[in-house]
Amino acid sequence: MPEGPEIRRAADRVAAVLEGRVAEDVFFAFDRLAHRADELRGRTVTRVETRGKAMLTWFDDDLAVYTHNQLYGRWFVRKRAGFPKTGRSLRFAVHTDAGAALLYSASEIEVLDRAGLRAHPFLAKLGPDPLDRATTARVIRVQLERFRRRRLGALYLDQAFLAGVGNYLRSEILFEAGVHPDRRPMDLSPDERASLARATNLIVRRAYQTGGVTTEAARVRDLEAAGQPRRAYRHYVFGRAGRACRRCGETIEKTEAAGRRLYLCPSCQAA
DNA sequence: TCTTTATGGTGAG
DNA sequence: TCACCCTAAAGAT
Repeated sequence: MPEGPEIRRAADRVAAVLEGRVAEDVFFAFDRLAHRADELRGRTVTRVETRGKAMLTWFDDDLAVYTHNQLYGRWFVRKRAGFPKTGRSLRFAVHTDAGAALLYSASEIEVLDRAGLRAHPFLAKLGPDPLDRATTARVIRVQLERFRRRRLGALYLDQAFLAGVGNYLRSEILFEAGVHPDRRPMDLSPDERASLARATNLIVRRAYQTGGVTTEAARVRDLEAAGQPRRAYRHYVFGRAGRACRRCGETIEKTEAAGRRLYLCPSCQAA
């Protein structure tokens, strides 16, 4: 289940078996892409790139396979021949002498050249990705200014604002910054906006490093060492309705914003 | 076996 | 905001 950090980690694993190697075999499950497999076979995979929740697997730097996992897509990476034991349906596969990258269940798969990439409606609208080094806190403050009238709860799901942030990161970022989802950038003080921008980078980058854990890193190490299950420390508020806030002890609430569930601490994130 | 939910996204109104 | 699409797994019956 993928937001930007999970996709980037999957891309790292895919890159380990594909990047810099010849695609000995390419497979697409969809008839409309069958002829493309022949076109890509024998090419070298030059790069595995992510843009928010989208992944681009580049062949000879001029053709890219665009994949979006939506809610269900899942990458399996194998160092040797063989397929994973799963009831899922294989949709896209690339084999090299280093192994195989296999994408299951995803339905959004396209082969694009550079012009097609520029014209792609989803990619074209993406805002900066907090996983990019270039996306500094200042860049995020500029985005907050650009979307100053939008409520934060809805804004943080909009990929035109920031690419790669999804539903669990939204709750975690707003909690980390101590802001209520009904507020708007224009309502925040300069300090609050700066804090929100920093929290955004912190939470997204931490989720990438930890594989989806958003709580404070030092605490995570302690809990892991103590043999705690991951769910016991994974998030501050997401999925924790009715439980105690890790910062103040108040009861975490579940609400809805932009049609999706959102969790918050009513004390740490005052309206 | 049916229904609901899900870390996602689109298009109509 | 809503209906809808995509697919898999969990929950209800």
